Amino acid sequence: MNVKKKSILDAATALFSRNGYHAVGVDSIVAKSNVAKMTFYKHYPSKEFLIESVLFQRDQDLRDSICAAIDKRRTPKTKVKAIFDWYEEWFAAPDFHGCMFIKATEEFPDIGVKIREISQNHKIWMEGMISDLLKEGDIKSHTEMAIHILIVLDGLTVRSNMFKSEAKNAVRIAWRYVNNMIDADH
Amino acid sequence: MNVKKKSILDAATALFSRNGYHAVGVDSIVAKSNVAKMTFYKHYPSKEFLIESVLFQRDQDLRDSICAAIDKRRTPKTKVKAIFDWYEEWFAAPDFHGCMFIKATEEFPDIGVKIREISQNHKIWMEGMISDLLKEGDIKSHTEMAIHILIVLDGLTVRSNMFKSEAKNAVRIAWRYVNNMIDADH
DNA sequence: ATAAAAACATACAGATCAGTCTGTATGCCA
DNA sequence: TGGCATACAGACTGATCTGTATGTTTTTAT
Repeated sequence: MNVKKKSILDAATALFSRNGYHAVGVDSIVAKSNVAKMTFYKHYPSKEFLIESVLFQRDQDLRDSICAAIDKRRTPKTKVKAIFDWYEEWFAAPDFHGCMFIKATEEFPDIGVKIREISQNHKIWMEGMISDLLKEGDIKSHTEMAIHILIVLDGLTVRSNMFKSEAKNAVRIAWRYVNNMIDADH
Repeated sequence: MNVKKKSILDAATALFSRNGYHAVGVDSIVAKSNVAKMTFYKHYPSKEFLIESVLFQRDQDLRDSICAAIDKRRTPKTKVKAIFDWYEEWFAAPDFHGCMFIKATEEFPDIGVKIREISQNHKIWMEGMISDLLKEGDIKSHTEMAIHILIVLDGLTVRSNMFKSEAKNAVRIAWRYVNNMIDADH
């Protein structure tokens, strides 16, 4: 990708992630990315298109990062545990301000909007990926359990954004119950 | 409360709940509540103060509503189940667009802001209320389990906002696992 | 009935919003 | 060296933002 275009995308990702989508103006993105305004509008014809691009890229990055974390473990259950570890590390990052897809869904209520669709697709991918892991671990109701685990992960994300200092403890508690749940299904 | 003031509060609650806080302007609140702009600023000296008032009132209303639902049941576990039922009914409402406190936390990242504080207090109350119910039901680790249940409830809320048509199914799945978790602790 | 209080409509200030336009400078390639 | 694409800075448009000012009408209480 063009170096200027990438610079805009990175600046927008950081600003949107922290402040939300409506609260961030194009001018501040232009300023942060050290780019002329016309250059911005050449690469991204509208703010909405930029938001879609940011979410699309974020989805790609998260898939890569989570898959890399999973691939380091061998058994299905330790792979699921790796996801919780990944989230714990994410929560501890200084630039953590919640999930960009949840934020997008909260800020754009109109159904059928592409911004929501991209967000939904990310969650659907997460759900399928977890379901596959559970299936590999011989969990009978892997589909439903994957839904529940994703609910727990999103609940953890919201809570860690609200009570940042307690994120580590919350992940520990949640994983203990999820671990018991997995064991009880065998 | 003054009838005009209440009208403003109700209109603001509906608009903020659906569209978020930054996306809603004072003019649209004034229009929806059929009030003059000066009347608005007499009762609420700033938009930020209005948001705080909306969240404070919402907290009060939710506590009353959830407590009323709990009081209809007798045993501790059916009381916890009543909370899940309450959420399921909430998700099915046509004006459901997610949790106003989660939305506020996503849109106002600066720590120490009163808007965040009110949101945190609501979640702390929920946690304590659930913990008390579990303690009454002789759950040993009632404090930690309450945290986990609140995580599940917030995860359900986020998911139901994203996939509205699947809310009922998600609540059913989540309650089944929570029910097992409670039984396993005895 | 009359005076005080509240709410009215509307215009305005100053800032910021998304997006456009102009004209200039820089780098690359032939 | 000449031609061209890209990016530059910054002014500008029209709309919208929060909040204020002004003068009139309606409600309320004595």
